[in-house]
Amino acid sequence: MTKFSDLKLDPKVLKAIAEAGYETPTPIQEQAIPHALEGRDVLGIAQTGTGKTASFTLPMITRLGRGRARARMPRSLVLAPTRELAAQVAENFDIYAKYTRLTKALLIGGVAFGEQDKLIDRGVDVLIATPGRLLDHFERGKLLLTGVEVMVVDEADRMLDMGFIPDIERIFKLTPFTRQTFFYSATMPPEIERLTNTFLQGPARVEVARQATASETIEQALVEFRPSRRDRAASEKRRRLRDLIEAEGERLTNAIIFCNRKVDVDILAKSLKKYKLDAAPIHGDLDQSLRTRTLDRFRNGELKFLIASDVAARGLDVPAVSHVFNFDVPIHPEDYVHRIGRTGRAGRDGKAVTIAAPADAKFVTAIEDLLGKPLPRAESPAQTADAPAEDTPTAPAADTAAAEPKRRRRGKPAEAKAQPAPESVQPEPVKAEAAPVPAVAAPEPEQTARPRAEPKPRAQPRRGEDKRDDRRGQVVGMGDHVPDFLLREFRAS
DNA sequence: AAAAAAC
Repeated sequence: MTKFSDLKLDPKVLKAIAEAGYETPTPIQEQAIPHALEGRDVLGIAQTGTGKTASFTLPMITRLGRGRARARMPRSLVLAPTRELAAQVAENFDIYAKYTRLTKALLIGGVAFGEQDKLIDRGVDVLIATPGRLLDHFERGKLLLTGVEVMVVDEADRMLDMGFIPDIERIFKLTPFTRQTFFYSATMPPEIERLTNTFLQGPARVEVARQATASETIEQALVEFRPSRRDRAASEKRRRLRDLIEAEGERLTNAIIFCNRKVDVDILAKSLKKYKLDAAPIHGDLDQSLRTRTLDRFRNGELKFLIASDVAARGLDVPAVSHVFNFDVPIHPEDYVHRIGRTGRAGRDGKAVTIAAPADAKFVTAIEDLLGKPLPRAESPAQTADAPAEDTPTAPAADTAAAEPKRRRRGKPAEAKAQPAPESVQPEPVKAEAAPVPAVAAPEPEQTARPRAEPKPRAQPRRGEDKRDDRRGQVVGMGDHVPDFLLREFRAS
């Protein structure tokens, strides 16, 4: 079995790897690093959690080891789709570049320019950025990309989803064609294929075996939710969630609760707080410093419930999450896999509970098609219908507000505080903990022709055409293990 | 049925 020490990495990098406690590279690291060290372009088809980040960070540091940065001319560039992912790459870089003298700057939005400018002026070896902020710096004339020797595009298909491809293309054109390029995508839709054909030169194609199902260590359950009345749906659903949380008891140490919409993230977070649950929201409309602080608190165990949009669905390294709840069924089945992949990591047990209303049926079907097996239905605790006592007609306006957030002005999620107090009064006898009913259908053979969920001819290739689980069963090398440095606070520096 | 990202 290959060890890191067998790879021709810089001894300083090897030392940092050893110190971090790693010995064995993951498959993508093992395959990509030798090509990378030979100077070849690398096209990596891999998901987060496969050890992807180190597969480019380690050779990049090795390659940059000699030589030094000049003012405003970074020697390498890493592009990531979200601020949090960029920050994570920066953390990775710090740990593996520990014994080198390489410098870096994290260029993400939502943060003041001053500090970023200072670093660029001084000269950095590695720039880690989200596309928008990088171009912003460039347009302000603060940055020259003609010195870029290594460029990395991470999560390209997600960039596509987010409309970043024109930016990426532009950035490519600003860098010298002699650069070495590392390009990662979980899937290869045509637009991404075109990009790689244009900007990569004879790349080594490195593909990590895709995983069909969600990690075996994740217990999944589907809770069917049927509101007693349409105008009560929202508050009843929140109540159902609280019941489910309660039913988990001690087993639940912390959880990420996903909603499909930002407004609903805010509303749910407020509601849970009102019920004395330790909850805080995270989504893209919140101030970046708050996002960072909230995530840090959650990672440090100071926050029990993270209420999140899909900004937190992918790539985020959060150690030891015992539970994931889908307050809303994700519209795209691959998001389901990403969301529940936040739990059951590094071989730990995890549970993922999804609340599905009747109208969610088609999304549930799509998820089951993608997984290739049905989601176990959970026996729900305290039936909402049995408890007509809640929502007294005294507070009709309040609940309607919460139920129809879309009609409201956004940004001011104040509706939530209008949430009915009555709910809190009666702690329903929550009995019968969720007992997952075994799936009816026989488990399908994993790798046989999988019925693809998506209606094939899509106007635009979007999302993962073949998004699979990003958590594999067994973990090798830097796979899923979350090193300590990820627990530290990060900031743009 | 959404989210994300630049000011």
